[in-house]
Amino acid sequence: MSEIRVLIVEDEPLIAEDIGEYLTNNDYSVSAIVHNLTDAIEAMQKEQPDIALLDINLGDNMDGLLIAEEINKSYNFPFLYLTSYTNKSIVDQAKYTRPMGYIVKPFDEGDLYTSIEIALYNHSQVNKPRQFNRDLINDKMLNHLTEKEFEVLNDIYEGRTNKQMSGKHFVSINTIKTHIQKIYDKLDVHSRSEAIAKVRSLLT
Amino acid sequence: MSEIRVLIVEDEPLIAEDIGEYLTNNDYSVSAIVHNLTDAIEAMQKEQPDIALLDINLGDNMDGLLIAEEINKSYNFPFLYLTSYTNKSIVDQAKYTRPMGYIVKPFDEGDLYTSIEIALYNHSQVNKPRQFNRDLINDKMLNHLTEKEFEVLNDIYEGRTNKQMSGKHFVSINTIKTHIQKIYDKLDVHSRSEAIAKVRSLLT
DNA sequence: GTCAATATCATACTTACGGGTGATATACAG
DNA sequence: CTGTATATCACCCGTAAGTATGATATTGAC
Repeated sequence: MSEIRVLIVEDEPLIAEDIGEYLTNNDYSVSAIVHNLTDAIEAMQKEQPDIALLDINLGDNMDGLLIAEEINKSYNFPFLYLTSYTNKSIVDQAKYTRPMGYIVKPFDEGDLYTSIEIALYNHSQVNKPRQFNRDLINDKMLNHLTEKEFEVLNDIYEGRTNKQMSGKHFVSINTIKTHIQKIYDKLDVHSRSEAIAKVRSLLT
Repeated sequence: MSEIRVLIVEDEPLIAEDIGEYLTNNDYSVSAIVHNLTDAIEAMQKEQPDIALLDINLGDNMDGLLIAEEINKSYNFPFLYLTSYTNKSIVDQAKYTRPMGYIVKPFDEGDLYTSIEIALYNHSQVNKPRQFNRDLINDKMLNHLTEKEFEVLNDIYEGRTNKQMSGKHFVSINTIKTHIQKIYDKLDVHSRSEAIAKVRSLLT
């Protein structure tokens, strides 16, 4: 029961129903099935889905792209295009809306399942804040940071003062200063903000 | 002539050739066609491709996943899986390697084209360093930063000292201090490192 | 058992930063 | 023309941060 809520935007009711049925058979939950732009906007607002499947072509125009823009502007969930267009100009327009996938009709359940799973996982990873990982930083340096030094560096990164750190780690403020000195030595910097900039460059 | 260099890893030579032919017919360039793990590692090292197409199943084992791990560890280009597996456990394993797509066999040229284009574009966007944009920051604040204030904030973010800024902007160090005071007011912080942390949170 | 690495703390000094207050000049909007 | 926003600068003060040097205790490797 993953209960992933999927919004289906597809102007062909039959296809939409088909997709919906497949989804519910596979532990997904259908947030809504809508057939046009305005209903899609409303559905997103009312109940934010975890992912959307967008037909690019709704009626006569390519409203799917507009829905995508709206998602990018105001929401933060991934979406996939479902369409039969594969020509260069449409794909080009579509890719600039940054879909997590583009499923070409006709597609089968396997296509749908894999695309949804990967889209959800990648989205969760991309939106995960870049973590402040010790190994990641140490790998790029000659003189490795010790565990304590790393903690202090992290506190600096978070904007804490020496006094705050001293309280947090139950050690003297002098000890904090000593740690900071060694950190500066190893990073070859001379101030907090320089250290932070350095860390940022190492994490890139 | 986009000259995107594609690495093809596929143990069926006929399919591999097929894919290669399609790619060259569509303005892609084939970096290499290899049929197993070791050749893939070598090919990546020798000539880093812009994107890779990986068959998960190479010979008897799922070496495609190992190649993906290698890409994630040592390289920085996107990859797509090409496979006929759609069962839950394989897809699950696969998604944790963070492919930019998963193309289920049999697939056609359209699937390939759209997936590659979207993978490349999304990859370029994800790896684009988050830029320090004034509007982006101002949009999230009540008291907007002026142009000068923004420049100073950026310098702080880059780790510069007041003296350095004073020299860079040809103004007195006192002026810099005044700007910093107003910045701190508007951001509701009391130190450089706090300001940087705040900016980071606003940019998220 | 000794050496190296780490973590802890201290003292003392210098400099950079943060905060308060006030002043002047310019530009632009109403 | 008058107020508001912006940019510029000055002076002063206190504190936080950075630098230097040295000391002690613990741990784990050789």
